[in-house]
Amino acid sequence: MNAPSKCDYSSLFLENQICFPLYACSKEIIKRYRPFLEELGLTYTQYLVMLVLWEKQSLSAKELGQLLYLDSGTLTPVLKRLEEKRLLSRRRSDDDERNLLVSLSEEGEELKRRAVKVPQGLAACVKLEESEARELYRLLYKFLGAL
Amino acid sequence: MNAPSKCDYSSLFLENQICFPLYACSKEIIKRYRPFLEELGLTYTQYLVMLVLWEKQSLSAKELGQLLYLDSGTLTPVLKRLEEKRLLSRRRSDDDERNLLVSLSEEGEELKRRAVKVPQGLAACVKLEESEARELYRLLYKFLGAL
DNA sequence: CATAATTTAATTGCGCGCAATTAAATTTTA
DNA sequence: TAAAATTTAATTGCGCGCAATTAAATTATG
Repeated sequence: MNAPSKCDYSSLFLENQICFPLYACSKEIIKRYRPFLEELGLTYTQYLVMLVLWEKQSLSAKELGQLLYLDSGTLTPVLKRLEEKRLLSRRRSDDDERNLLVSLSEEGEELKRRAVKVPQGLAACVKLEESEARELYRLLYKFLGAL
Repeated sequence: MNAPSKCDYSSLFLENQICFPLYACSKEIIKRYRPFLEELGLTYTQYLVMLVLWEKQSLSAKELGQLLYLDSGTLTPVLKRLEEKRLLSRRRSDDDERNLLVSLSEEGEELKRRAVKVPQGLAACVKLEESEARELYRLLYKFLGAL
């Protein structure tokens, strides 16, 4: 008869934590973006902000934060840096002075043309079948919705 | 006849970047860990280091970095903080003074018992079917290997 | 064997990422 | 409408995360 071990610690194996491959994948793929983003003079987070602005031209800091899962503690300095680079403008809303309105600038719009090379370059790095990439994508968004 | 638009920017939609749900999921799940890890007095990264030590008891900083995808710039201060908390010890290898040997301490081993509550608590947060979680897990590790 | 190349951690500098707090504007409530 | 509650950004403080550099130990090479 086998005496049962005092306690089962298998749940503590690194390999059994779903969080870890998420964390590692996220960091590794961001690392792959870096060389392409450097050509644009952007960090990854700055790039995310620009992606939103290229789609929407203008929105409030609050909306931007909700879309990107970022709070003002992160966004405020990021937006200031992008404003220094002349890629966007920040001004208070007329209707409600609490709201900060973030708007794409001319130079920001121009950067969009150069930015199309970023997803192109990444596609070449990522060796995952189209069907699998799609499934991964679906599961990640489902997971995100479930959190 | 439709004149083609000057340029196709659809690859720049936030929703078309596989990186974004990875980045967002990773951050959101780490946020779910926080309350459980606070009870142990650990950050998420410190928890990852402890997970490895609970499995291996002792290994070099280099091996630890390879397992967790972290470089010395990140690890050195993390290991120093964990040593301050008495959860591990750091000493140079006798064979090769370049190597830093990181070893689980008594107190570190004791923390393991309390830590089993972390994955338990998380499991309750994560509403994803077992089969889907497994598939997500598989794809993430495949992705990680392909990078 | 001496020197060059490599390996390994530590250090430095900068940009997040986020909890907690603060401050200002607006909305709700009494 | 005056005071309380809420909403929104900004600020503060700390811990990563990583590129680049430095320093020390070891290994390879001439």
